[in-house]
Amino acid sequence: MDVELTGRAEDYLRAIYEITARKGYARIRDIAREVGVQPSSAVEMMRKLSSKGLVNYEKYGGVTLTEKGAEIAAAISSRHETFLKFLRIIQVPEEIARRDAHILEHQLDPKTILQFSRFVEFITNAPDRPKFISRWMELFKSYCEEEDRKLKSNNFRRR
Amino acid sequence: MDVELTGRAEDYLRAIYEITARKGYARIRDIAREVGVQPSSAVEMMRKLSSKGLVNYEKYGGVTLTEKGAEIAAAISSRHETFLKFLRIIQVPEEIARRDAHILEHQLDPKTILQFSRFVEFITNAPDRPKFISRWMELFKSYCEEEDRKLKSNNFRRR
DNA sequence: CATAAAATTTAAGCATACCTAAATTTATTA
DNA sequence: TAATAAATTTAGGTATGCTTAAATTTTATG
Repeated sequence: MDVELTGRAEDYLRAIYEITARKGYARIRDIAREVGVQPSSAVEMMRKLSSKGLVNYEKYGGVTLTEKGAEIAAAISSRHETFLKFLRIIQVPEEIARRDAHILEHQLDPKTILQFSRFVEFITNAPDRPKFISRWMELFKSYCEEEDRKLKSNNFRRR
Repeated sequence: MDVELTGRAEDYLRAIYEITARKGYARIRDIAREVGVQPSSAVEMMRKLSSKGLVNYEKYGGVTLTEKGAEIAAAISSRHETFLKFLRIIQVPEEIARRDAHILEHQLDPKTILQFSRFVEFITNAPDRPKFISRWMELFKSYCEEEDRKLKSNNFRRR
């Protein structure tokens, strides 16, 4: 019942998932743009995903996810969200966070992913001690700002 | 001056770095075992790394790092340590943490890596407020234990 | 010191995933 | 609707990195 997917296949699945959410179906061109490859590469991958029963693909027709494909893509997408939130919490600049969330979402052990999401959960919904946790965030943030100031003055001195 | 390295090449470099630290040089066999591939694959990679001036490699001879190779490997290794510490902090079981630290250490943006290491630094050396932070760790830990209990009783109910 | 065992290397091949260029199909518009 | 433009697909290649099996070299031992 479980499907083996390479990290790259997951990227394509999530891309299709997101495009589909916006406009109901995905064209080869959209997918290629979203994943950052040439259309011919997207076609190749569609054949693979189709043979695994994850997408509905017919030559020259729009691409949609099968039920199984959508299920998997949703899981990948939620993982992606977790990592994005996490990177924001540790103060990674938005643009970089968006890029790196992609990288984090592959290959990690389910237990590791679980712990990442607990961390996010703990920090954002701080079970009992909301004040305590938000105080923690404040402290961490100013610690980072302090470090950034040090970095900048070092750079200045070096020039 | 900068060298382009695939994630896999980094794995090999760090392996050589660690083996070398233990016994002064690395044999093809050691490297293959550490990286988890067949010896012939290690030979192939040694030729690549050698052509980039990162390792000293002669047929049938032990492998050592060049100065440049050692410099890069040290950076990779320290990144690895950061991620390992981080995974421990978020309560990932040791064995899994060791495996996943490998995965984390590649491809991430330097700024992201910096923020990971600041997080670790902040948690372990808590600049001003040692008590505050260690209290945070305690809270997070018991939050995870609580969640684990919930998981287990759910599993139990399902059987 | 010859030979057997162990280590290493070479050779041939496979899978993934990418690309460019050319061919084909579909869509648009004059 | 015929011609052109745009999108898609196919064909042929490339690079990485892995494998097994056979050949070679080095090391260890009777």
